[in-house]
Amino acid sequence: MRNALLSAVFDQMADIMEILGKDRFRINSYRKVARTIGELPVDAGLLLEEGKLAELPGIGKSSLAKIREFLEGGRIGAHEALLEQIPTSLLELLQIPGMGPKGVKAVYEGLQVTSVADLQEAVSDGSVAGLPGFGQKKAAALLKGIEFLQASTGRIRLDQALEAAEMVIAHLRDRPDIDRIEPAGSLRRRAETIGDVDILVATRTEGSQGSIVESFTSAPFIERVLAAGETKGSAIIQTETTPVQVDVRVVETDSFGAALQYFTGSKQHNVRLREIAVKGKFKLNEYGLFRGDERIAGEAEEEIYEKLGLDFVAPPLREDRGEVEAARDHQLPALVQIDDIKGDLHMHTFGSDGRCDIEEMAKAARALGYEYICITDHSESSIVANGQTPKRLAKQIKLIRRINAKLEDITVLAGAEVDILADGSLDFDDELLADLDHVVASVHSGLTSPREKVTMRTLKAMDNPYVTCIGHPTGRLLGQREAMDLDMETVIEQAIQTQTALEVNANPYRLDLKDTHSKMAIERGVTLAIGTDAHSAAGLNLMPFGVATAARGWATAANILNARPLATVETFLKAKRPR
DNA sequence: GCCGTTTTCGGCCCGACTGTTTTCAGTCG
Repeated sequence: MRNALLSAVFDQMADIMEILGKDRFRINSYRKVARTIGELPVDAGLLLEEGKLAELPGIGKSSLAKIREFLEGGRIGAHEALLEQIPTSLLELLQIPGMGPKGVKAVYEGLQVTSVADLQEAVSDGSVAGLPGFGQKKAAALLKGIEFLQASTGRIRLDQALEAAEMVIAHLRDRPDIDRIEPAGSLRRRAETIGDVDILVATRTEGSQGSIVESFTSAPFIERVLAAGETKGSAIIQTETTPVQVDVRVVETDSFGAALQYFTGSKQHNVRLREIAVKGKFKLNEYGLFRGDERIAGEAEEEIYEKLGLDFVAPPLREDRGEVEAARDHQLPALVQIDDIKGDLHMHTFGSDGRCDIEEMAKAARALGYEYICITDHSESSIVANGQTPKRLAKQIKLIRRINAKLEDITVLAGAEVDILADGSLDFDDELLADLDHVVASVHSGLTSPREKVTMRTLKAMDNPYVTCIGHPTGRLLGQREAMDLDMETVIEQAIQTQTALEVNANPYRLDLKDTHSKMAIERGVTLAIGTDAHSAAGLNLMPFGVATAARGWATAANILNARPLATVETFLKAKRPR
C-alpha cells in the first residue's frame, strides 16, 4: 500500500526539518499528516479521488497538494529539496537512543559525522566528548545507544511485553509500601506491538519512591540500567525471548489515576485531553487535573474524564481516532470483553498440525466457560501443516460427531481451515464442505502477489456458499512477514454481500484483521469472528489478544460471531447455504 | 502547516531525567 510509503516521506521531511532547526509547530503538522496517512485503513489515493482526504484532521491545503503530487508522480518536490540539504545517512543517527536532531546537527557540523560508523569512530577517538554540549558521559551513552540499536529487534509483540510486565510486577508486588501496580502505555492500550513497557506504581509511604525505583533497577533480571531517578527507573530486562526496555514510574497514591491516564497515552489522545483542559481553564498533568492551584481530580482515572465533560474512555480506544468526540457526545461503544466470548471457532488438533486431540481441546474450552468450539484442521495442500486429505477429514467429521454426543456442557462443531488456492478455488469440493458446520478459508501461499490477485482470491472464496469465515485475512506475521496487499474496501463489501464473517485472529503474531481494519469492517456492518487459531489447549488462552484487537476496532459484543449463543451462531453459519 | 461556540491571526501539551552546566538544553515519552 502506498500509505506506508507516503507516511514515511512526511515523517522524513519532519526529521530533516528538525535537524535543520525549522519551526517546531510546522514540523508537528508534518508528523500529524504522517500519522493520519499511516493509520488510514484504505488507500489514500482512493480517498483523494473521492475528495475525502481534505476532510481528515490535520490535512490542509499544503499537505493535500504534496499528497496529490506523490500519488500522481511518486515524488514530492519539497521532500527532494529537503533531502538535498543534508546527507541522507544522517537520518540513521536519529535512531540512536540519546541522539536527537540537535545532537545530529552538532556532530555533523562540528565533526563532519554523517553515519553511524562515523559516529562510532568519533566517540572512540574522543572528538565527540570535546564538542560543546557533549562530554565523556554523553559520548559513552551514545556508544551504548549504538550497541542497543544494533542488537535491538525493534518493537516487540504483545505477548512478549506482557511477559516482561509480569516479571517486573511479580518482583515488586510484595513490597508493603506499594499500594497499586499496573502496566500503562501501549501495553495497557493493547496496541499490536509495543516499544517499551511502562509500569506504574503507587505508594503512600513517604520517601519510599526512590527505594522502589532502586528495587526495580537492582532486580536479578535487569540487564542494563538506562536511568534511575527518584520517581523513574528505566532499564533493559531479559525475558525468555527478547530484551525489553521497561520504565517504572512511582507516584503517590492520590495521583495514581492522573498518572495512569497520563502514562497510558496515547500521546495523541493525551494532547487532545490537555487541549480540552486548557479550554476549560484547567491544567492536566500526571499529578492531576488542576483549577489554578487546586487539584480537582487525580486519585481515580474516571474523575479526570468526568471533570473534563467526557465519558470514560477505555484504554484500547485511546488513539485519537474519534474517541474524544464520541466521549463528549456520549456515543462510545460498549466494547466487547473477554467475558462476552462464548466459544472459539478456529483451532487445530492432531488431525493436522495441532498438539492435542479433540477431547483435550474441548475440555480446555469448557474450563474457559465456553458453550461451543469448532475444530478447523488444515486442508490437503497445506503440506507442511500436515493438512488433511478429504478422506481424513470425512473420518474426522464422524469422530467429532461421536465425541460431541459424548460430551456434556459443550458443543463441538466440525469445521476446516481450507486453503484458498492460487486461482481462488478451494482445496475441498463443495460436497465435502457441505458436511461441515463452519469453513474458515485462508490464504497461505502467494501472499506477495499483486493486489488484484490476492483480492480476487479472497473475493472468490467468499462466493462459495459453504465458506463462513475468512481466516487471518491479510496473512501478516508481525515482525516477520508483511500483510497481503488486499483491497480491504472491496473485501469488506463482499463480506457483507455474501454474509461471510471476517476473522480477527487472536494470535499475537497475527492480530489479523488489525484494529483499524476491524473498525472499518464494523462500521460497514460486517460480523467478525475472533479465533485463537490454537494449536494446543494452551493456545486457547490467546483469546484476550483478539478481543483487545477487536475492541481497539470499536467492536461491541453484537459485532462478534462467537459472542453469540450457539443457536444464533448456527443460524449465521447456515445463512448463505442453498436451501 | 493547521485551525477557529472567545480567533482568518496567533496560538499550537507537559514534566522527568541526564549531562553539561552555573541556570539550562536536549531527549524522551
